[in-house]
Amino acid sequence: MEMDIRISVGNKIKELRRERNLSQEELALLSGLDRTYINSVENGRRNISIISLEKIANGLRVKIRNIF
Amino acid sequence: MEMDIRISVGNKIKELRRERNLSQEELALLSGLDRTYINSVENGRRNISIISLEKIANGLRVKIRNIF
DNA sequence: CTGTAGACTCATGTCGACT
DNA sequence: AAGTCGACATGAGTCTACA
Repeated sequence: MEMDIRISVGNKIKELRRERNLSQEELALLSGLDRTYINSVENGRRNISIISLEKIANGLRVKIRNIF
Repeated sequence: MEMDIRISVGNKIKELRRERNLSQEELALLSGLDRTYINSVENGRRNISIISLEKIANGLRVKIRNIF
């Protein structure tokens, strides 16, 4: 059975953010996105675009590949 | 200098599609997206979402990781 | 078969406010 | 610090049509 990609991506972002001891607000600042949006992405409620995903990957200092 | 991710993703999709000898229309059918949309993605004009990217990856029979 | 255009609907991403 | 809400502007994704 298939895992919703919004959920798996959100979980991965949350995991990487916590490993780096960042708050959602700090990650928002680092990635140039809104804090409430980061929250909804982490919780699998948003279908993020590749440009926003790249911003988050940059904020987390990982390559996009590592979010999938 | 940074390559626009819309362009690098579009180029990669086009490359994988051609390796599989698929037309844009065939890929559209396999992935459940509109042909004209596939065209604009391949040409770097659209900021595709992860759900649509997953559909294209499925149509190409690759993992999303391999499109980045 | 590919590329583009225009018109359309609905979701992304922003922001202020509250728990 | 994290989660959610409602309003908003912009853009994703569809569809018909034509070169």
